[in-house]
Amino acid sequence: MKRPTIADVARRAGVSKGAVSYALNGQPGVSDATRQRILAIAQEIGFNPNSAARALSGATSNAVGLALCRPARILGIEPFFMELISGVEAELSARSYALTLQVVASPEAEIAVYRRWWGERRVDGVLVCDLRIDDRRLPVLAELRLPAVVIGGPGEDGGPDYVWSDESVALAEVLEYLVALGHRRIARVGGLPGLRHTEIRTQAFGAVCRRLGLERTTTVSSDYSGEEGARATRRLLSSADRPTAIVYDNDVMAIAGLSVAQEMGLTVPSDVSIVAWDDSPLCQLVHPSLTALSRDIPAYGAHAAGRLLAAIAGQPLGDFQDETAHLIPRGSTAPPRQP
Amino acid sequence: MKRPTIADVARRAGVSKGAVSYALNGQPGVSDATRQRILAIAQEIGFNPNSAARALSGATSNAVGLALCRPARILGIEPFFMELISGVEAELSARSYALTLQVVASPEAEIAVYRRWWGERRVDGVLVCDLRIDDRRLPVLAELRLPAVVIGGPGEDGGPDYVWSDESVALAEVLEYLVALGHRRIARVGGLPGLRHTEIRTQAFGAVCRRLGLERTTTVSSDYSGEEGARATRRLLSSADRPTAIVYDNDVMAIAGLSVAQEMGLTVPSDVSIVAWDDSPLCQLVHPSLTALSRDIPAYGAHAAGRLLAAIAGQPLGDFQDETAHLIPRGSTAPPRQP
DNA sequence: CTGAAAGCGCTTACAG
DNA sequence: CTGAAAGCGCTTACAG
Repeated sequence: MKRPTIADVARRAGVSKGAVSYALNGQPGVSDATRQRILAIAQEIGFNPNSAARALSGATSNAVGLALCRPARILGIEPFFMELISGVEAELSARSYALTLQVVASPEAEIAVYRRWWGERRVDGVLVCDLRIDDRRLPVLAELRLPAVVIGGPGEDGGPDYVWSDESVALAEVLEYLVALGHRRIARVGGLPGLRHTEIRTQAFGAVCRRLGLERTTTVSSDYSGEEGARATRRLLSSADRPTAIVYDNDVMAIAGLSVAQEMGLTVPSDVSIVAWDDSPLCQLVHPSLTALSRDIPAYGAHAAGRLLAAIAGQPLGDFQDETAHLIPRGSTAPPRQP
Repeated sequence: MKRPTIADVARRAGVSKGAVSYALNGQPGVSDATRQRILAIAQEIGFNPNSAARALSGATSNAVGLALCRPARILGIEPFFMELISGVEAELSARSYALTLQVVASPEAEIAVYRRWWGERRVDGVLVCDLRIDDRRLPVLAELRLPAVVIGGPGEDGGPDYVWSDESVALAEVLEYLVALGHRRIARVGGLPGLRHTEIRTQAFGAVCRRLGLERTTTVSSDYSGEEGARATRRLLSSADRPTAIVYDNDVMAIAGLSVAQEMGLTVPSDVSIVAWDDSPLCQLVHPSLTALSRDIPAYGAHAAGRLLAAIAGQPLGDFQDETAHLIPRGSTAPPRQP
């Protein structure tokens, strides 16, 4: 089957290729009647402009890149990324943009991917996840002048646009709720150290605990995996002065923690309360269901994608503070059992 | 920053653009010494061939498409897809291919995406998931002559290549194991009806149960979601003659089922045994950990991607039967409690 | 083994 | 408002 080209449309419409191009792209230069006729013919013969030819003529590639730097086993189990991608996709496909996805093994590999994408003109811009302290990717993107939107922040001035959500406020809501229930010894199982939002949460955790006058405020670091979450939980629950409530940086670790508590003969929530950050359907699959910090992840992705398209069009919209996660109390939190 | 082009490389090497192209693509037509020199210069100035120009010159687009037709909430929670994508990615990036991902709402939308990709020359081939009975996508792909590999099978003659795994044998292993433990009333919570592999499992379930002389063999249909899995489990466990073992078509439903059993005051595994199809890390996060049918999903994806690249190169390798899932017994299965 | 040239299918100034 | 033409950066026959 031969693909129809712009020349086929032009021939059938009795106009030049240039006119077809103008009509298709909504440019001035053709009369309204001609435009309608051309559009109808293009539709009729199923014409889609060759994306390579388009990109080569200096237009955009109509693709956006997303490089993910997490091991497969963590990517698979974290509902966050798939939900984010779904949202990104929804926005992109509404604007006829494609998403080019690449899983990379290290930040260096990710930078190499950006350079290659840029050299190949594969993508018009990129979405950046998992921002680190002093992130080396940002200077490279700036050097290449590759439009970018960072998911997670807040950002500094002069960099790319950020789409972010206030982690500190969300964490404060959790801690105030636990304190209101009567908890005084609260621990946190944090995500991968070195990630920007992990550090923000760690700082906020300390600050809010001090403000609320809490005695014991341990943060144990992990890597977001269930195994690490389980290990951290085991350590916390084995200590002499064990916490009565634990906050986890993601839902996978919270579920692992719940399982460890049960395995150690503790009852959730009366012996230990559990709160999960990120509320995927997983939280409602377990028994008891998990109290969680919830927010609309697909929408978060869609906002980031929308901002990126604006940046690509040369009209960066500036940073965007997305909805703050809100606490959804479920069966895994309750007042601590009186000693 | 100006992107280096093939002309820049040619100038610095003192050869024609054609020679550079031959050198870069491993074609004959340049001496070995010249080739080495050209390669070194390309490397040095960070040259990456413009993918649009390449695609336009009749070469390939060096991209492969994957359209996913599942709601966001199911995509997010099913570790299967992310693991599959990781494997696909690993194979593609080793061969410098990009993955273009699109989430679609319906099979019709998916067909439209294929037509558009083909018209735009966006991708050189596609990976097809979730095959249905009388799948309408296949004739369209054949009509467009768009190379394709179907993930899941087995396939019929004359179609695209399939990469598949023997579901019947895996299911037989599960049922024989449960029967050996002493179970006689075994139920199954199946996946989305209409999907090819769901139907294969349903037929196999009936056949194996007959062969083993089992009395009660109920299959309840669902949609792979935790909610549906929970609902189906509640119905099964409320029946007068409730099953002593339940096999679930994915791990998410199995976890939901475990939670329902606990909520109904039943003990797993002594009151009811649970087996999950697909063994993601989730299965080991819950308590008791789930007995599961395990196989290497990233490898499955990698095999499919490798076959697709072969098909794109015009050398389809034929159907490929991947590893059969094997049973990993864990804490969720045991002999039924004596009545 | 190498160079000059056509051509892929668009977009976009430039004339009319 | 429309047409003819150059040009994007490659690949690939075709001469030498």
